[in-house]
Amino acid sequence: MQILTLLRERFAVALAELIADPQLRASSLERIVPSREPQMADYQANIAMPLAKPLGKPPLEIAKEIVAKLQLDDICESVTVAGAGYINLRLSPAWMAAQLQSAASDERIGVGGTASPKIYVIDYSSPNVAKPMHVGHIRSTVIGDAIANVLRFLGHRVITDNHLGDWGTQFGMIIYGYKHFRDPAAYAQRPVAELSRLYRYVQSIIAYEDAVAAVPKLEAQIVQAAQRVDLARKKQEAAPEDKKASKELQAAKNGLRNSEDELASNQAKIAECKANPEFMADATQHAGINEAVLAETAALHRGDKENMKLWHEFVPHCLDEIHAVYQRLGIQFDHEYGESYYHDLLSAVVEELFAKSLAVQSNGAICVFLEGFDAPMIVRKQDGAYLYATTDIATALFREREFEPDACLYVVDHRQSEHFNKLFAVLKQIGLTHTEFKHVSFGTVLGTDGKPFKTRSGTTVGLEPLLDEAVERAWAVVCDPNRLQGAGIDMDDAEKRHVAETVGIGAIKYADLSHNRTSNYVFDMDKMVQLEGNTSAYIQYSYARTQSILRKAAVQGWTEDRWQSSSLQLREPIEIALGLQLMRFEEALEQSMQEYLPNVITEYLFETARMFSSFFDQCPVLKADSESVGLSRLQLTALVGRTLKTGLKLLGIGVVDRM
RNA sequence: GCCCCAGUAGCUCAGUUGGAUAGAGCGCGGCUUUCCUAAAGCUGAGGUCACAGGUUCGAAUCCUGUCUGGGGUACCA
Repeated sequence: MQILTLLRERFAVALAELIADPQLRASSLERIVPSREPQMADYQANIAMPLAKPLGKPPLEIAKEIVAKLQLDDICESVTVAGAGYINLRLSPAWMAAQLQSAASDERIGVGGTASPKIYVIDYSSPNVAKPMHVGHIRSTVIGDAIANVLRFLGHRVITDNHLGDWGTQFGMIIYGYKHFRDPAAYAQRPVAELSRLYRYVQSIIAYEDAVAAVPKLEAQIVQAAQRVDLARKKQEAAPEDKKASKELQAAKNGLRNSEDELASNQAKIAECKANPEFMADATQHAGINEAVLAETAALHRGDKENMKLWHEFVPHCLDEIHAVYQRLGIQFDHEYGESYYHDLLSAVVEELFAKSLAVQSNGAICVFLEGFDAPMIVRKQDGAYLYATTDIATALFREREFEPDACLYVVDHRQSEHFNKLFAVLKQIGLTHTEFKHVSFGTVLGTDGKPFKTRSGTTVGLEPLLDEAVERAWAVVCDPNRLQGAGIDMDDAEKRHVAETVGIGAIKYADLSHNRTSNYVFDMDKMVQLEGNTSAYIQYSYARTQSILRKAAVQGWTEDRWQSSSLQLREPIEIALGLQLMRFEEALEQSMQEYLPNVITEYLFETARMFSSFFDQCPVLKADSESVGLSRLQLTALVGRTLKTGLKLLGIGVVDRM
């Protein structure tokens, strides 16, 4: 149900006689919006005020003229002019009831879908397969999945592709680790655990070497910074009133402190390593490990027999592990062309860029220089190796041939926005101008300390233990025996497990989706498994209550066929408000996809659940004053349930019939 | 240095692309269970929308400048 579309059609007829300029008419129609002031209106048209100048009349007069020409008798209960010239529309409850009734008998609860279906390719999740998945992967995965679901539901063709990092430097680390540090028994028993141990171990040696190498540089930096502070202080003392001098002094002090902090943390890291003689023995023996790792990676990319064999051995293990996580999250992809899939295409891509004179040689690397960017996009390194950027170009070209998309969405961390800006500029130059490329960026996942989660800092939370913890906490709250008894619910263990899993996983997904994706997001386990407030549990709980009413209704003889064939009526204010909210489901979905913001949907669902709770309190269903009122409310209840369930499902979150 | 993003209630965040008196959740105070799940509902306190100018019928939203924080910035992904 697209109320806005309908209203705009009616307004278009009225405005046609008043406004000659078609552009002005179009912009006026866009000023018809859902009202922010529910006491005043359901929808409002803020048309008259900006027309005052072009039409040379006072806004109130214009508003009245528009209202006089409007034909809205069937839809609206009242159309009034207020304030500076707002046209306020109040929908007619009878009309709303009729619309809801037809939504109730519709499989898609009245969501008609888009008039202009498009083909979307959505690139999301995209973890590095050899590293254990961690909390940082959840945003891309969950947001991308939600966007894919919603676009599909709205009638678009959606192709999802998990662009796995299965070809990068991390494989050099694992191969090197496997050759020198492996524990055959552990590998035989749990290959992925052993591989990730090797990955972390090699990385820790690299980190140690980096720290050692950084010390002299930092010491030099500190000397310089101290000089800068002295200089700035003298300047500031000479001119205490000079704001710039004070600022410079402050900046110099900060610089010095940063360098000192960094040196201290490096030294702490080194000391920690030195306290471990076994580690030091390996570190000494494998000095220069970074170069050795790069050599292993390069050998793999050259097709070295041994390394290829290992790669083919490792990858399936890694994929099994990742797929287990996806299965638990309920997420599937149409395709999983990893980076390795494009490897053989890369040299041709670079040659083509070169042939078209788009790419040039610079400092031994092959680069595409772009207007508006300081640094070029490097597509081949000095040493001849290809990069992320090269693969991305090859991937875009492949998708273009394979799927002919109207739009490609990349659901990736905002820190890569410059990379994507460059990529899209290159793609445009290559000639992919008819496809819309969009970086659906999202804020960094931060720890409670406000710093980004890092794969290199051994403290990273693995994704699986995280899910386990959420489920465990959900169990403790939802399956508390006292609570269940109070609610009159008798559950066996299997059902409890299912409920805890649904609520726990839902909590993690919802916490992520309910934030505006563009802002940074503090991952706080304590908060997200709070099962009250704006959380998935609150909505799931509301759904369970709708189902509970429907179950009890059937027991007292109000079966589905009876309330389905009864007439739906909106009488009480809360019923009308709830009815309007239900009619706006499609509006919320459409709006959410305007800028691909899933939090628009979480807000809608939360608001719907809240309204249902009010309705639940104020309007008895099973004990309504009359049977016709009861049956009508039962229809409304069922529609609430279906809307909540559908909405959550689009977000990748499940429901249970009782909890 | 340059570029990008953010700054809204004690805390965590929304704010429908410029609309009317800026909203939720948590926390804090009060009220409501003979009634369909009280994980609920109702209600109160709490704000210089970082700061200063500007644009216009109208600004948290757009422009300019300043402050604060985060990110990026030639061979990582």
